[in-house]
Amino acid sequence: MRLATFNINGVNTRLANLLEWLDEAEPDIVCLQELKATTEQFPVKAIRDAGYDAVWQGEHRWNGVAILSRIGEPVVTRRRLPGDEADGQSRYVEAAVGGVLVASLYLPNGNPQPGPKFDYKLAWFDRLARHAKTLLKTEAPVILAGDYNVVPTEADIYNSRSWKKDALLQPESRAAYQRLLDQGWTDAIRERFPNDPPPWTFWQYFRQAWERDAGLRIDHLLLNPAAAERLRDAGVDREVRGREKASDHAPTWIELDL
DNA sequence: ATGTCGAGCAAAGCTCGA
Repeated sequence: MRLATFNINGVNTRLANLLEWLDEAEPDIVCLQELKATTEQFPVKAIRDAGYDAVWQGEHRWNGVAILSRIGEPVVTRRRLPGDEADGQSRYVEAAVGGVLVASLYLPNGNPQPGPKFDYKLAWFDRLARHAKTLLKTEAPVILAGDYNVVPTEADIYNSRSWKKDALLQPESRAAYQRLLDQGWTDAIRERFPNDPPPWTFWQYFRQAWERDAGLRIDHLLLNPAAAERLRDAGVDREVRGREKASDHAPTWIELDL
């Protein structure tokens, strides 16, 4: 089974890019983030025509997450992250499909920091950790996939000099991510590239970041032990980032032997 | 400190978020 996460940065704006990649990569399950579409605006017909069932949680203007599957309809288990009833942002959807439990998550960016947005990021991280703990020991494979908006270590960025004040690199953000790993989750890309520099997953639009390969690794797939023992391969479809009207992220994927 | 991109609002450029 191949499962990918892809911050599409506008599912309607980049629908052609998404369909092209689905056609050539043929992932079985896809977690999308930053739909930037309401629930009604989600292009369900085009995605069905491409051979995928989908569940999604939209929002006006920002955020929005989805799970696509070509191996059976995803059965939604959650449409929001527990822990804050007042949080109306669409950043989490979770479903059972093809014998695995998968979450598509879009962790808050947190800039500018310090400030209320950074506080929200850290609070969201806490909620995620609490929920993740309840999922870790699930007998079936569990995959928490998405845009975590965290550069885990100095090895996960081309050069951190101009990013020192960014929320993605703050010690608090990194510690929160590490706490998740310490529960027993496996970072699939890091597992696949233990010694070499890992592939980047995001290149900002500014300052010719793509042309300079000035990338960051912020899209992650975390595996519970049942999923980790079935991990066969992992990677990034980086060429997708170089295309016309591309998202600023590239699809990041794993292959599981189920 | 800067930079790019796209959408909403409302009628063109500003604002926001990333």
